[in-house]
Amino acid sequence: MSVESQGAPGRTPKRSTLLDVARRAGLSHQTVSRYYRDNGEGLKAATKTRIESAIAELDYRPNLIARSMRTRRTGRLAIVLPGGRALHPTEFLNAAAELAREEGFTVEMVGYDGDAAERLGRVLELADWGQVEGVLSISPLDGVDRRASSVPIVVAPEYDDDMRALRNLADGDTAAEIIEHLAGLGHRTFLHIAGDLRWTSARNRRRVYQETIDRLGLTSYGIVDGDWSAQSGFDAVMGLPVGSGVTAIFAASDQVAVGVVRAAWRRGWKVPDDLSVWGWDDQELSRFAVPAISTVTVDRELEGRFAMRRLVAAVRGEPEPLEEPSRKTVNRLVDRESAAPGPFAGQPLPRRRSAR
Amino acid sequence: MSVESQGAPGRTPKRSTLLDVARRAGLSHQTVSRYYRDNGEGLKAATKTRIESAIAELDYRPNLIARSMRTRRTGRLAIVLPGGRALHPTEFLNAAAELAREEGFTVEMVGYDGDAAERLGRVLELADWGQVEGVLSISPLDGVDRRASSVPIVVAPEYDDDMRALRNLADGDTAAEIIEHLAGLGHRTFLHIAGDLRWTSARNRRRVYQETIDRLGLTSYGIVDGDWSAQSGFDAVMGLPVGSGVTAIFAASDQVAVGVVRAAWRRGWKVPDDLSVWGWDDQELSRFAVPAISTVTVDRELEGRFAMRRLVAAVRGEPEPLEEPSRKTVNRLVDRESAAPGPFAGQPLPRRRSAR
DNA sequence: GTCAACATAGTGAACGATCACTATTTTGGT
DNA sequence: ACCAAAATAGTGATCGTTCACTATGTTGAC
Repeated sequence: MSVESQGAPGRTPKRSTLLDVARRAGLSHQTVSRYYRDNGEGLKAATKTRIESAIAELDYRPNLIARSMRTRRTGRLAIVLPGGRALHPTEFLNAAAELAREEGFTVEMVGYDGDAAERLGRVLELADWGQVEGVLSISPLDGVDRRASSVPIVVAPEYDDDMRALRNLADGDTAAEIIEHLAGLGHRTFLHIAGDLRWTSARNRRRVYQETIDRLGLTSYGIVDGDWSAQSGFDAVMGLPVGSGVTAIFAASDQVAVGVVRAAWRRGWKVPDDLSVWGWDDQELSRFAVPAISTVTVDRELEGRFAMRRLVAAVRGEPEPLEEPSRKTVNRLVDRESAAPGPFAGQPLPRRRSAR
Repeated sequence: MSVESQGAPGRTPKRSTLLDVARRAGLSHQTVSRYYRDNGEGLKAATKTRIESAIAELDYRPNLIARSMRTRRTGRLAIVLPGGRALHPTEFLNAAAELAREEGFTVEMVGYDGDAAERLGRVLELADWGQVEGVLSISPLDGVDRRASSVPIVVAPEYDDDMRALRNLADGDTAAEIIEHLAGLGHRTFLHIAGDLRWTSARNRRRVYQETIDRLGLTSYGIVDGDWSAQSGFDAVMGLPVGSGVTAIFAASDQVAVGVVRAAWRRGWKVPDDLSVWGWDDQELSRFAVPAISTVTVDRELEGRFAMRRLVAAVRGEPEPLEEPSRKTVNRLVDRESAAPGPFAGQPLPRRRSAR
């Protein structure tokens, strides 16, 4: 680690101000202000040039704090980091921060500590103090009345339950595809190990899992509620009674899937020969695991950009942006080594349940 | 995802100001200002009470922007996110942000895009505009003259080469311990797969690897420069000629180690029977890999707090803080399943080279 | 040449806090 | 009671912008 402490004691570079620029250019401060506001529009070319050279000579940079004070806009958004066992989405963060910057905002980081309530308190405080114009939360803000906030709050990359029709189905489609694919491979009895159910995505995958099982007339041995961790996958499989009949497991994440694979190995079950496992996230590690985990690719950069885009739109009072590329192109099944034909390979699916 | 756009059009809650509070309490604005400055010290108890109830009645919160403008202090620090293949240290970020908050700072997030130069430009810009009082970079800022910055810049969790005597040795100690341990197990011919050498830690582990090999009179088949990725570990091992004699590999990270294990499997070598592998980071996934990766535990929260503590100290002009707990307690070898006795098990080490 | 309409530039007052002073009240020793 | 010193409180200026006006200069149609 290294420190470069500049700013020798007493160093006071005396930054020049708008007024200095105006004086130097022989104009009024307001004219210079206009130069920044309209980017030079509405100024005579000569005036503009004078201003520009004055700026250059004085190495002037506007004082953004003063501007904020007058305009009552801070241009700052807050982003609430996830805690706990969730993914560590640096790509997501980078992409979100980058979009914010492109749109002229800066991003403030709010750390996680304590439970959701405490964390949210911190966020609302920030908002109430007028420090930020909007909040993007990467962890669920469960049980929170976001309406109490004075600024827009976006929770990402998850979707609200009530927005299901809009976007959730896409995510759901992928979950359904996994089950369909495994069923097509000849599996009939499944287990789902869910993620932390405070996350909408965990609830969603869980729900679609059950729906798909029902729709195709398959058997679910059960659903184990986990927390996205490898440990939770490991525990779930270690707790499986012999003779459960489960031949395929849909894990909520790659992390969980790796735990599953290890537990299977401990119990003497071969993956994928005795047990097929499907994950979600396409982490690099799971690609190099033995066996490599079959999973779902996810474009975290896209998600990050999109989440931030929505926040920016909300802050500006613009209508909600449409999803960028279709979700379909983002979530893609990738079949590697942890899934193989099951005991009913080649046989047709059981008759689908008729809708009543 | 969900949006709650509050702030119905035209809503102007009219936040109350310090002056409002003063009027309501029947005092001067300066007295109220003092209340905040000294936290009530130096005020008569009655005065303090009057102020407090006025604040409560008006739901007053100081305008931090106005305060910043007057004091010329922003209370903001920037943190530059890592890009590329480095670890995704959410714990690090959270801990750093939390410490900053405890110390009264807010943290601004600067996304990564483009190369180091571009990224650094962005940081210096922030600093020059007087927006932030210090910068913490999680990725290396190679080739950068930090002295050109007008604010302190800390690069973490790495150490500068010239600070080696202070802290690097601890990290180095751990790397040496790994080699010593493997040698004690009966290994004599090693391979090191380094991390991205722009990171000081990668350079450091690489150097200590070589030094330890020399010191103990062992044989290094070579060093492969990687980029922290599993792919780099995989490629290194796939490229190893038969009969290289390598029986133990020191991988710069768990990520790399997993790639190594997979490549070994592909080549028909058993880990740890034919090849011992040691990683670094103690990621959850590598604990559940088969075989579980022997590795080094790292306390990322501690690192995050410490890095931020150093920045805060630098910003305040205080002396450099001492390392919190000793590094020794932080980096600890944890032996799992990927290392086993080698071909010379039980035999004494070759005679150490004498120093000339 | 006149005058309205438009294009440019200028003036002074905010924004909401803190700073550097000055003014007033309390305190306590005699 | 008195008065200096200490403890409290108040006054006015100021930080660097932008806002809402007002003022001046430039056109072009008649």
